[in-house]
Amino acid sequence: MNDHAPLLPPSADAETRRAAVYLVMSQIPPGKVVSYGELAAMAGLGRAARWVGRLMSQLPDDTTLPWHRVIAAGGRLSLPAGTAAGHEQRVRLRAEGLTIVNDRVDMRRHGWHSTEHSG
DNA sequence: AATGAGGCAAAAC
DNA sequence: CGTTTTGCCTCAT
Repeated sequence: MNDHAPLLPPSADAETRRAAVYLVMSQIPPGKVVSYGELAAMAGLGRAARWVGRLMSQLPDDTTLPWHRVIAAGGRLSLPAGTAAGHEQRVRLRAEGLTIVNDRVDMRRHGWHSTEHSG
């Protein structure tokens, strides 16, 4: 149907958009994950999926945002386990009860937009 | 059906 | 304008 139009106008200050991303990110419930594209669209950034990823990279180490709940589309973990962030992401996600298999998680089960119609 | 790998395009700083 | 991005999608096995 209609695409998720940008909630924020392009005139919004960069800081405002950033806040939108942080806000949506903080809204991600535990045990669930969202893709960069979804997060970007939710924040009103449109298709700035990649930009969202970079934004996380800029996040401070003491950030309280659940950046580890943000993964690639389809529930794929883009962060390699060889990296500190990648390793921590897996550790945190597993701590939430997620089942990571082959760097992938069941988006239909842990995805924020879970199609969990059976419970 | 699921997994692995590569190529392509958009948005923002 | 040039650089950068933790991507998304499609194809092949």
